[in-house]
Order: sequence, then C-alpha cells, then structure tokens
Amino acid sequence: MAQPGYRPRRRLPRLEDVAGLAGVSHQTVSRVVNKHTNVSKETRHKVEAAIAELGYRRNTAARSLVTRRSQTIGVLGSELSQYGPANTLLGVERAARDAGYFVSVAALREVTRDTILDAVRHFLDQAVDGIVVIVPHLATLAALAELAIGVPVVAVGSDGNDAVGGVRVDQRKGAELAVRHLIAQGHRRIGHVAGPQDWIDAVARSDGWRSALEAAGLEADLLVEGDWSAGSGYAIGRRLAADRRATALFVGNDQMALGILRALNEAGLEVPTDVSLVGFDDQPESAYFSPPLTVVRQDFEELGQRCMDMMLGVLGGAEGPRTLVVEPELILRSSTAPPC
Amino acid sequence: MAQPGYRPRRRLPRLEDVAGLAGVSHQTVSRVVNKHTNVSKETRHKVEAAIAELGYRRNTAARSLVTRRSQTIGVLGSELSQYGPANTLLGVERAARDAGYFVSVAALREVTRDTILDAVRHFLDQAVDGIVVIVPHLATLAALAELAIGVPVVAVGSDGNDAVGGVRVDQRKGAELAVRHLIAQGHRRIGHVAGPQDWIDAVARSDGWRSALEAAGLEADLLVEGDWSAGSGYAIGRRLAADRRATALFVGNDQMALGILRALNEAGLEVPTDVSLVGFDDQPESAYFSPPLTVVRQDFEELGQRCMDMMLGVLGGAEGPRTLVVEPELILRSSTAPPC
DNA sequence: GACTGATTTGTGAACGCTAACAAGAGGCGG
DNA sequence: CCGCCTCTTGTTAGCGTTCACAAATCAGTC
Repeated sequence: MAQPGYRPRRRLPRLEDVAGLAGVSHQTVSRVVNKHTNVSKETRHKVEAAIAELGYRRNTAARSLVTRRSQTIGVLGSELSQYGPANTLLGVERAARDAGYFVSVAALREVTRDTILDAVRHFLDQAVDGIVVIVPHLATLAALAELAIGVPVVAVGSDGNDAVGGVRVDQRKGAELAVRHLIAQGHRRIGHVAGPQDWIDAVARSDGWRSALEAAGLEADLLVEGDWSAGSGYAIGRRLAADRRATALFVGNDQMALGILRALNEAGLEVPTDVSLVGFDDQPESAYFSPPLTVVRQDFEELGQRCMDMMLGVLGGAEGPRTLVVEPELILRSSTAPPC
Repeated sequence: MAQPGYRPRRRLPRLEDVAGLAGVSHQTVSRVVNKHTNVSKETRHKVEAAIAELGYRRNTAARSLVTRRSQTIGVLGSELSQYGPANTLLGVERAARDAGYFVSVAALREVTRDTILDAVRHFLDQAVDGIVVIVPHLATLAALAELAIGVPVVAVGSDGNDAVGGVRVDQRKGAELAVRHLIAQGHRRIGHVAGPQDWIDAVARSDGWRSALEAAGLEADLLVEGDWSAGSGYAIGRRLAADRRATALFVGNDQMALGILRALNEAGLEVPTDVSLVGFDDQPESAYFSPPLTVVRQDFEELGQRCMDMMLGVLGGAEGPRTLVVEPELILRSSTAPPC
C-alpha cells in the first residue's frame, strides 16, 4: 500500500493558523471564508489580511466531509471527441466553474447498461452533487430511469421527467425545417440518410423528415441508416449515386454529408445540380465543404450551459420545470437548389 | 448560505456500521477495504459479506482528508472541442479511470497567464494529485514554469524538464516526412500554410518544413500563417490560387487543408493535378475530402494515455525519464501527385 | 510449559472543517 | 438598574477515514 508518493508537500495553512494570526477563533475565520453575515467589518478585514498573508485556501475534503456536498458535478459522456458532445461538455464546464463547481468527467467507450452503471458508481464514489448525462442513446434513458441514483440527474436529449431533468434541441423541428426547405425548392423525392436508430436524436430527425413529407403529401420511403461517420456516408453515397431515385437528401449529420459529397463527386454527380444535400449540426467545417453545406444548426455549447443551469436550479431546491427545449436553425448555403 | 438542498439523502453506511455487522473493529474493515495483507481469510469473508449486505462504499472526503490525496487528476485544456485535444482528453480519462483516479476538467476559453493561473488555483482548491496540461500554446509552458505548483504536472507537447513532465508527438519529424514525400514526387516549390506561431506544434511543424527543404537544397520562402480554421485556410487558398508559385503545399492541419481545397476548387484548380496538398492530424473526415487528403497522422488518444502513464509514474515516485516522444506517421492518399 | 517471534486484531488520536449551542458585549425601554 | 433583545464571537462536538501503536492470539523451540 505504501506508495512512495510525490513530495512531502509541507503542511498547508488551515483555519486554526489563520485564526492565530488574526487573533480570533477558527470559527470566525470560517464565517469570513463562507461569507456569513454577522461578522464585524474590523474582524473581517483582519481575517482577510491573515488569509492573504498565509495564502490560506480551504480544504475541500474536510469541508465536504462535514457538509456532505462535494461541489462537484459529474459529466457522463460518450462520443466526447465529436463536435456536438465535446461542445456540450464545454458549455457545462463553463457554467459549472462559473458557479464554483468542479467538473468530473467519465467517458464511455461503449454504451451499455453496465458501462453506464459503472460510471455512475464511479461518480457516487466521488460523492458528486449531481450528474449531467451526455449520452445520446436511447438505452441511456432506460438505464438511468431504472437506477434511482441518489443525486439529481440532467440528461441532454431527454424530455425530462420527475426523476431526470432534460434539456434538448428540438431535433424534429430541425428536420422539418430542412425538409420543408427542400420541398419549397420543388423537390418531390427527398431521401433521408439517418443516424443509427438507437440514438435519440437520430430517431427524432427521422421522425421530422417523415412528418414533413407526409404533411406535404409526399412519400417517405427512401431511408438509409448510417453510423454518423463520413465513411458510412461514403458507402451510402456510392449506392445512392447508382440508384438515383431522390433529387435531394436530408442527411443526419455533417460528417455523413461529407462522405456522400465525396461519393457523388467520384461518381461524376454535381451537388446541388444533380442532388441537393442538407446536413445537420453545422460544424465549422461544413461551410467549407465543396459545395458549402446547407445545414440545420444546433448550439451545443448553449445546450450544455442550459443543462448546468437546470442542474444548479435543482441543487438549489428550485421546483421549476424539469424540461427545456432549444430551437435549431436552418442555415442556407449552396448545397441546395431546385431540381433540374 | 443555507441552500435548500436537494434531498435529505439518508445516511450512508460507514466503516463502523460494517464493523458492527461483521463483529469486528472498524480498523479491520478498513484493512479489508484497502486490501491490506495480514487479515485472516475468515474475517475477510465476514467483512466482505457485511460490506455487500449494507452496500458500503468508502467516503472519499474522509479518506482524502486523512491521506492528503484526492485520487483526482486535473486536466487543464484549451480547444477541447477540437479533434486533437478532445481525443487526448479521452486518452487521459481512460487511463486515469482504469487506475482508479477521478478526472476533473477545466477548459480555458482564452489562454493567458491569468486564465491558466485561475485554472490551476481551481485545481489546487480541489486538492488534485496532479495536473495534466493540454494547452498547446507556447505561453503555457512559460506560465507553468513560473508557477511552481505543489503537485506534479505533465504537459502535452512539452519537452519535459525537472518541473514539468512532457509527452509529445514529434511534430518536426512529421513535417519532414510530409515534405520529403513531396520532394520525392518531384516538387521543388513547396509552400507551407502554418498554424499560429504562438502554438508549440505550429512552430515545430514549420521548423520541420524548413529543415526538410534546406536539407534538399530547396528554398523555404513560401510560408503563410493561418489560425487552424477552415475559414483561414479558405482565405489563404484564394490568395494562393491567384499567386501560383508553389506546386505543393504542406498544410498545418486538416481543417485548413479543407478550406484550401474549397478555395482551389472554386478557382477551378484541381488537386493534386495543379497543386498537391498534405495535411496534418488525420481526422477521420480527411479520408473523405475531395480528393482524400494525404496526411501526417498522430494518435492523440495514445498521447493522452501516455501522459497519464507518466503521471502515474511520477505519483508512484518513479524516477524515470520525464519526457516521452511519440512518432507520427505519413498516410498517403490521393491529394498528392508529381507536378505536371 | 514458559519464551520468542510473527501474525492478526483493537484502541485512540488525528485530519480540517462546519453546525449547534453558549457566552459576552452593547443598546434600549421600563 | 434590571431585564431583554440583537449582534458578534467563542467552545465543543462531530463528519468517516487512516495511522501509529498496543494488545491479543498462535506457532514453533528449548
């Protein structure tokens, strides 16, 4: 057990030391540190001076031992290297640190009931005050519901309920915006390259695609499922280049759109002349595809911030709504045009 | 101060409770929990049964109050939504969690001495056992050196020294691989679209470009500086399309290469027929650019894991080398060809 | 069977903080 | 001048662990 350890780090000053220097009791120092009222100006100044002189910082472990709060939020995420989740994480981090919370991260490489459970236990070991979940799979919500963790949970992409708060972008509406735009341009055969249907957002986008088509009296029968990657987009694009039933494609995300673009380009087809394309997410790169991609944009960082805001609300005991929906936006670029 | 709080979470079992149930002292339970030797098989089993029955988990706060270790690693990062840093973070997280450490994250939106200081203080407040730095700016190393934090630090991209461990990919060598490949194909005028020169890696890549050219007796006078973004690549690409002095470009990262690709395409130039292009990083999308991009690949996740390995070594008291260099790899795709 | 050494278990005291309560100081009305 | 309130400060007792040490148990040897 005896780890050699790093450096015999000399003892840090504690309340007692500050108290001694300021000539007050440790409790008074505690009051100053915690910004309690009922401390006279004079003593406050004396204490603050002593704190500055010693470079005192309060010991989180001792504090959380007695308060039973760790001032830490656990962020449970998967696909955290992707543009969306990564930015959501950043949003959470910013809001959390601004509010004086620490952010602990656990990344899942594989999303199963067990890995989720494992990560939650990891967080409970750390005594986090709350958990933000950025795991956009349907399985997540089920797993969380069954878990009854003892701390508040806010899940990105969830609709929210009594047990779990939810903050999400209205994916369905985003998809409808995209498809309606294509319809308005005169397209009648609009295909959909969907994300994996065990992802919350993928399903919602597919639903939006379907509903927009049906509302316009068009058939929603051209759906292919990819895995979000440019590679899967490429494979699908090759097939679509052969079988040219659609004049426009609503693609589940920007990366697959890139792969499709590549496949069409290889097959000698022009976008948007031969096929129109709409992506989803709006990564910064999408504006520089050839041609620049029309997309549905979602603001992931804001999503993360809202998540944390909701978490702070719950932690503060607020009884407000446990659900929040953010609106997406259609960004027109040159990958869409009327069919010829 | 009295936060309403979430839920009066009922008291969790502690060592004492387990001890009572197992009919031993709390210390014996502690020994079992910490896998000390010198506990008889019988008692161990009794204790383990009691632990399972009560669902006991040890209290991190109490533990770290007395051990003065938090089992937490702080990861200080910037640009964490970019492919590279994000994956490095994932590598660190994996290695850390595997080793039983928690990972706390602080993201910098702006890299200055003050924001770095702020984040470091944040971590010290949390009493992290070590800090991994993923902030690829030159300013970082300076700021860290001046700081003399009381905990071990490992910085990605750094060369490592007594105070700060370093793990990095040999950027210079990567650049040389790329440029040598272009030279071998017959290119004589090879330009460089560099990243911002206050980034560690950008400078190293530029150096590599220069040294490879000079080694071949070629002139290294075509350097333009971008800001890593596809947008800046696009702007630079437009200029280069007009002024066609180079037959090949070594580009500082894949995103700028995408922007350049777009600009050349717009100007009616073909890659690789008119201009050859090599990128750096190898994001998954680069294989699906039009044309697929020849790149220097670096394995960011491995980088992160190595970082954490080094950190664990230092924490364990190992005296080994404080520096580690990972090799990059040239991936040939179709964006490079002999000049015509 | 007493003596030694190793192994296993228990006891008490920190670790640094906050919560609850107690005590002292000052003001004011009766 | 006493009693009562308010404002400020101090005292004491945990929070749940681990550490250092002491005590008890068990073999094996003379």
